[in-house]
Amino acid sequence: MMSISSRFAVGIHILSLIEFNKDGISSSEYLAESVNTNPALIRKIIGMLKKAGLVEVHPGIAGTKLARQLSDITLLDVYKAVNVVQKHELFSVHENSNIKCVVGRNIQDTIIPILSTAQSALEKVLENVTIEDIVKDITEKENLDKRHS
Amino acid sequence: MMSISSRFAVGIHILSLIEFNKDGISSSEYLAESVNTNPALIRKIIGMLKKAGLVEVHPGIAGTKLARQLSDITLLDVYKAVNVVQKHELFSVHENSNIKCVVGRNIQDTIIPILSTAQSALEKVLENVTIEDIVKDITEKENLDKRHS
DNA sequence: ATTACCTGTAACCATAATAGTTACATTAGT
DNA sequence: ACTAATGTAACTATTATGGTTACAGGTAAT
Repeated sequence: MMSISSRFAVGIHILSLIEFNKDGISSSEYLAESVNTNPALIRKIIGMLKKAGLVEVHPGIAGTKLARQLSDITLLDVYKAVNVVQKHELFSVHENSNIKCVVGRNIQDTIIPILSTAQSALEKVLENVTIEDIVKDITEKENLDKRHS
Repeated sequence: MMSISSRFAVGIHILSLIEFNKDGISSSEYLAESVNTNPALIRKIIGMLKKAGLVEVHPGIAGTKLARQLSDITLLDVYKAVNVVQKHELFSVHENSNIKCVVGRNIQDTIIPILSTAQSALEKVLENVTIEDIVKDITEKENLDKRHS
């Protein structure tokens, strides 16, 4: 029973936290404390986000900053950045099935487009949510909690 | 870079082949030859399909038969049957993030519903395709190929 | 320039899932 | 009884994940 790597969720966490901490310095240690993991692991993920052009970070200089507007970073951007799923290959399909059999020689061509459509449907949902939405939602939840305490 | 187990694709292959071979006996060895793998692996997957009520198969008796109408087996049924993804857990989310941090104490509640929506979008696509559709598509592709040869 | 600090990575580890395989107990039909 | 098929347990190799240590290399402050 597989699942998509938590690198994706952690990536969203990191980007959101950088925004909340925009007046401070978001070092890998600072971020790691919030995610509750190792700074080295955070740096690995930040490296991926950097490669995708989502953040700015420089060796020797403490802190990571967002490279784009909050509203211009979608969850799909993050999802692609952290390499959790390969394009059109969320579903793996057995290869080398027997071409002497009607099903064997046609099954791949038949199901791959369907599986691809399913994957696209998932990705479209992620494309319609930005880090700005996440930040706003966290803020709302936070205000709600305060009112109740 | 993970991907959903090919058990799903193989499950679809098996069910389709049982239909194409409905006048014959679909033993695990016969099915394995088309999938190009081991009969024991096929029996494992058939065991899952059986548990989900999609096929009928009995120890000691050769062959597996469909337990439902072709049009009454969706790809979502197969997907659920072969246990490739856990309900609401296609995406894994890091737990134990730091509750002393605004983001840490809200991130899960914020992103889990979104990820769940994305997963549902994927599953809805699978729900709208039946084994009958697959069988028809294979038949069409097959006829097309014959015309061209 | 030395120090202190941070990023970037290589290397390594434990764990878990996948796909495959062997072997065998169990069951049914002849 | 014999044959043949299913149902499973057990084991393997491979791979991804998440975590960790260690350290090279860059930057800034003193």
